[in-house]
Amino acid sequence: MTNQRAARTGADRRLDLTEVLRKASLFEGLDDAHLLEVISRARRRCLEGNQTLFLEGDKAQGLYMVIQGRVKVFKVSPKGREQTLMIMGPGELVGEVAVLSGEAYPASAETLEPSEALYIPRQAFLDLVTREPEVAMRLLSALSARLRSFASLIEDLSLRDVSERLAAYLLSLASEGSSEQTIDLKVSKTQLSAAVGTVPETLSRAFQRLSRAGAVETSGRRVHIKDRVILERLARVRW
Amino acid sequence: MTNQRAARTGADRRLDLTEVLRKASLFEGLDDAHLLEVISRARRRCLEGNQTLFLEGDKAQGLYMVIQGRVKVFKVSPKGREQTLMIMGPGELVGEVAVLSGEAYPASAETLEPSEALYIPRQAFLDLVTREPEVAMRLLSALSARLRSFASLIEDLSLRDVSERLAAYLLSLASEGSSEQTIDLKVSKTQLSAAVGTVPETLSRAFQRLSRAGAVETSGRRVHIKDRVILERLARVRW
DNA sequence: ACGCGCCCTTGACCTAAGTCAAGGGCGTCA
DNA sequence: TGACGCCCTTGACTTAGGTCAAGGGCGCGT
Repeated sequence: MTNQRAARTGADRRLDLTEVLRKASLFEGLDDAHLLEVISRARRRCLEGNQTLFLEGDKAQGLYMVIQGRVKVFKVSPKGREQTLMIMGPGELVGEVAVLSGEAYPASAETLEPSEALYIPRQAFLDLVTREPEVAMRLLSALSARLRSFASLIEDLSLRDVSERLAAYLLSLASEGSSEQTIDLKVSKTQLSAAVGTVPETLSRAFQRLSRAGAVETSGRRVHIKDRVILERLARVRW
Repeated sequence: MTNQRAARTGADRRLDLTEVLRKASLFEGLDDAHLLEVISRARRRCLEGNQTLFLEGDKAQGLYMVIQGRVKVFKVSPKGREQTLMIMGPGELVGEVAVLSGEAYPASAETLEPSEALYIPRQAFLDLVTREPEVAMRLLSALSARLRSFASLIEDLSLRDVSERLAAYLLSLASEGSSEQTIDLKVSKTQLSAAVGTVPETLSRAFQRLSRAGAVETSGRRVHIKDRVILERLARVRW
């Protein structure tokens, strides 16, 4: 696997746009007329892997909705270390915070793999949100969910060690593709290390500890959960 | 200073409620009729210092708007360490994320000093937001601002050391009460340590470093900025 | 005025985790 | 098929910072 640099041909990812948008929770229930207006004012963009959408500090002219692929949003330290804030998939918005508060992007964004996104200019988005209370409400709940996940990342970074964070992260992946014993990380371990707030070396040792404890077995990007109870204990889940 | 436990008499903080609400950015521009309806469905609460508003995991029945005083929102580790997520003052909301997403509170909240708050039941708030697009928009920008500050806390915890965080924190306080050379922490250093994500001992040493570098001088809760340029360098501000 | 308690500070210690360096597996491309 | 490059892992080292323990200042209440 990989495709880190090589863009696939555009052919195999020409999804039906309206279809994707209709399923995006933000637009759920929105009538076709509005949907089409958004589309008409937006622009579809094909992106290769590792392509930058915007950099922290750029003035926000618009935002993106991911159509296909995955986009990470991250901060970089002066020394070059990265902390991933979130990884967004199809139907999710990137950069809307900057658009809503009318300031610069608070973080950088780049694709993790060849992707496709809808670029929505600032004003088109603001018009939509202003005119459609239903969209505004959905946006409110999307932002709430994100605040929730940021809060738990803050908690993790401040109060839990790396193994605990990793265990918790694996459990959250496991509950998405629920009742699966084997989960697919979907990103390189280097990326994963940035997401749990550490470096590859430390992540590697954290995996060792989980393995030795009998909680998981790893092979490449696949992680097999051998004993969920142990894993939960290592994550210090509080019931 | 202090009043950690002792509640002052209610007398000196009977502010005019509508006055405070009208100034709260959330309600700015809202007509009196709506304002009064909110007030009629809400309940004013007097709170002593160190009083719990709600605990992480509690089911969210409503939210609070701070009228007077300060409220901290925080997470606690199993071992008892605390990480403060934010400190809210007059006009700001606490607990609205839980109300909007309809789940439990993602963190705990308690007063830092004797305070007063308006308790707004879940449904009253949802009605208001649904019916008043203007309120919804203001809420969106409030949540955006909060996401921004959470993002920068994540960055701090992951990528910067304690002295850098402290220096940055002091600078942000200094810019609020702008062009002041001397700033008032307004909280105990123990509270401050929880806000910058560390423990009192480490905070104390961080202050030492800033002092020895000639950036600040401290005396109790007052911090005098001796050399802003040095302080900015220690905070690794990127221009 | 005195003493208690809380907060803050300091010192000594220890552990988690970041850094540096090297080696191995594996896929890709020539 | 062979070699280069990237990712991952492992080992040795270093350091930031959390923990434990003790002492001092200061406000508060008696």
